[in-house]
Amino acid sequence: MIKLSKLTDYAIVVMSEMARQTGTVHTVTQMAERTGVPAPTVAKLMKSLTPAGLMTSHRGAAGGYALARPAEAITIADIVVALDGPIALTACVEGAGEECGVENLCPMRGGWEKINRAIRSALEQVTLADMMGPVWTPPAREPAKALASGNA
Amino acid sequence: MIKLSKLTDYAIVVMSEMARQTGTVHTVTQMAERTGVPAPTVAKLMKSLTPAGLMTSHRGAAGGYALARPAEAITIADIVVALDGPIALTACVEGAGEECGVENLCPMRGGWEKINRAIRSALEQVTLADMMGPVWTPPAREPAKALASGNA
DNA sequence: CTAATCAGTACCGAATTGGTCCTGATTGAA
DNA sequence: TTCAATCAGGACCAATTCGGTACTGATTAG
Repeated sequence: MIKLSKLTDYAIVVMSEMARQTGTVHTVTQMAERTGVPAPTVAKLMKSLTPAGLMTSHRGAAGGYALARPAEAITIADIVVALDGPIALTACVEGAGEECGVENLCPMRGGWEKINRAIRSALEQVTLADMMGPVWTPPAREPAKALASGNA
Repeated sequence: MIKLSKLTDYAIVVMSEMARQTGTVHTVTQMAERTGVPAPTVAKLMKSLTPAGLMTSHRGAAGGYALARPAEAITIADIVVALDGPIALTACVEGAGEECGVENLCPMRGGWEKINRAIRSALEQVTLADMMGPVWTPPAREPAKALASGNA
């Protein structure tokens, strides 16, 4: 299976949980408790998502994180780019030109571009809001994995 | 970057090279020489692609492998499924139900299904023929990587 | 001034992946 | 019939990547 990294999966879970909760500022500890994702891992995610413009942060005693935009305005593509880098199945992609010195000559470029464009388009059409659903309680064991994949 | 495994990348390279060559039967050694992919690795690929119906094989002194269908009739989706398993970004996918016991309740299912379908569709619309191009000579160093990604 | 929380960086163990090796089976040619 | 060439199956290993953690510094409200 071609797959997203677990960390990206976690980010979507955490961010959709933030979108669902009332209140706007959430600490790493709160997010960890609600989603079952380990706190150090949530902290790590926030350190990538914040500079990418998807989260805003506030230091200090009343500090925490908030979604930078409403859930409807954050696409899965945004999240994937922030954590996994450019959306593509191979290094043959715009913006990754430094890895490909003969892009004009590569016989496969056309095929891969078609695929990469379709994937990007699909990820851009789904937002965090689409990933939210009824309130859901994470299982007690292997929670992060279970939650990320929707497992029982 | 969400990416295909290197082995899947190699398989596409090797198979498109086979499609380009005259003659229909190619040994592992020949394919390794033409593409720069190590022979044991090519052999490994063939052991997955053949049972999947993408290659036919013939043992014995005049043995080797051949594409099971013309290049136009082999999609990138076929190859990815044979090597990487079902096409999906997460375990939330039809056919992987054993990993998800609450698929009817999973709040994210709808979003992921849309994405997974789009990726499958994109991969099904590109064939091995689309990945072939002018005759191209692989570089001498790090050949498999260079070739697979079209790097100089 | 203190406690709570984010920010940056480095490190480590586990898992996965790429790659190899060995042996057995098959087949055509000598 | 024998032999060389090649595929088939399975196991194993090293390297790399990823998930996860830990520590220290900076910031902020009370």
